[in-house]
Amino acid sequence: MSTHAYRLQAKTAKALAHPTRIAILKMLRRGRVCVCEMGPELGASQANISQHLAVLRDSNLVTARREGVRMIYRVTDERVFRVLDLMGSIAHDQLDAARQALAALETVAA
Amino acid sequence: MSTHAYRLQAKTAKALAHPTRIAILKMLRRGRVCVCEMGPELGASQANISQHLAVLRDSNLVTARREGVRMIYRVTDERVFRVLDLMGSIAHDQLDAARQALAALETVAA
DNA sequence: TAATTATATTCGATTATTCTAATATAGTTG
DNA sequence: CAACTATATTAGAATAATCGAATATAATTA
Repeated sequence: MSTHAYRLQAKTAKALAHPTRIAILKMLRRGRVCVCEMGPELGASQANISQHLAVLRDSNLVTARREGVRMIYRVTDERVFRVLDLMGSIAHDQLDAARQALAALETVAA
Repeated sequence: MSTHAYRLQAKTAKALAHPTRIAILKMLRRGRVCVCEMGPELGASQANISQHLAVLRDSNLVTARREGVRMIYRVTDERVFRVLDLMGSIAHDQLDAARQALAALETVAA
């Protein structure tokens, strides 16, 4: 209905619209994760990871808590994982369909 | 897992990351929809709607079929609606929580 | 085939994202 | 408090997304 609701939904989608942020969320499936664990696994610079975390925070998809020197992140709402799973299977099936279409064409061409 | 899979997921998310495209998808819940119906409802220019439809096509979220002069669009995979619903309720609950937090603060301040 | 209708594409300006490098902050330890 | 560790923020350049205006294409009708 309201344009306003769409803007909010779009903001959520935008927060999910980067491979690094998806990788971060995937790490957060395990539960609470320290930023210090992310660097090695994500293969991005410290600053860059921090920036992506800021985007996720700004969209309220994650929250941070300080523990001593460390920052611990977790997702705000576990349903974000369902969103990711759905997007993953949609994308997967798209690839599958494309591959089959290609194979069919190749068979005809041969 | 693979960076590649994340890119594909991110592309899907990016396609959802605009209020007009969300509004288009919402129209497509009804089933097949002609572009000619979209203009009035979306309040965007013809060219702009066409551009947004191109983004949705490019991400394989919708497919188009010509019927005479008209173009009829439909979603490729109905699961996209579940993604939208989830994002909608996540966003909704975020608002709700924020409102309650504000109300609590105002009570204390009064 | 010319005119008309419906939609798509291209161009260029504007704005938003993303990244790297440098710097700042906050807690901890000697 | 000085040095250190972990993280965040800022600045600026590069890239990408968005939009309006103009133009192109494809089907239809006169």
